[in-house]
Amino acid sequence: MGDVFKALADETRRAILDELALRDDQTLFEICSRLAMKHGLGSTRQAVSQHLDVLEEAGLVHSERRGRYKFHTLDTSPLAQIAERWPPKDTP
Amino acid sequence: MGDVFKALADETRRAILDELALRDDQTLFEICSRLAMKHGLGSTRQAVSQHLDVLEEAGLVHSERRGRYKFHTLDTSPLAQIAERWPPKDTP
DNA sequence: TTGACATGCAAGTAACCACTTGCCTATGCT
DNA sequence: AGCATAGGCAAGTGGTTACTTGCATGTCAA
Repeated sequence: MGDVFKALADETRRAILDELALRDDQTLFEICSRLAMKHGLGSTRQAVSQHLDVLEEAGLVHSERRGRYKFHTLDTSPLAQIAERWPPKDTP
Repeated sequence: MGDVFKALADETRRAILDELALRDDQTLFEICSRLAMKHGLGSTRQAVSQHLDVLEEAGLVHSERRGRYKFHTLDTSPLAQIAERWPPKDTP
C-alpha cells in the first residue's frame, strides 16, 4: 500500500483529484486534456499516467479497464485517516 | 505560506506532529529525544529543527520563544482544507 | 565573567522524485 | 488485414529535498 500523504504532495496529482471529483469514470486522455484546459498544465500523457499509478497505489483512485479504455474513479475514503490521526482540538 | 501537503509528505514530520498531539509546548530537544525513544528515529537536532521550520511554514506548528527555550505547539486547523477540497461521497 | 546549554545559520552531499524519451502491446474501426 | 487509437514499459535526466557538518548566537547559572 502506497503512501497517501506522498500522493497528495504533488500539485498535479491534486489537480487530477480535483478533476475526478467533478466527474468520475474519466480516461487517461480525458484527464490530460482537462488538465491542459482548466489548470493550464502541459503534462504529457506519460506523466499523468505515472501520477495515476501513484494515486491508485495510495488507494485514492480506482481504475477499471473496459475495452481499450481505462476509466478512473475517485475514492476519498483514505483521506479519513488524516482527520483521525490529528483530530481538531476542542475550541474553548 | 508553505504547502500543507508537502509538509505532511515526510514520515519524520508526521511523527513530530504525533508527538505534539500528545503534548504541547515541547522544546526542540524534547522532541528529539521523544522521537528517538518512541519512534526509533535517530534524527539529529538540526534535522528536526529543519522539519519544524517546514511545519511552521505550513501553519501546522506554532512556536514561542521564552528565554533560551523555544516551545512548539500543534495547530490542526490547516488540515480542514483537505476534507473540504475532496469531500466524502454520499453512501447510497 | 566564565562555562554550559538551547538554538540558529549556511554550505555541501546524497537520495529521491517528476518528467522525458523511445519503443511496445492491445483494442476497435473500416 | 491494415491502420489509428488508447494505453503500458523502462531507462535516463534534472531539479528538489532531507540530512549532515561546522561554526555562530544567545541565555542562564555559578
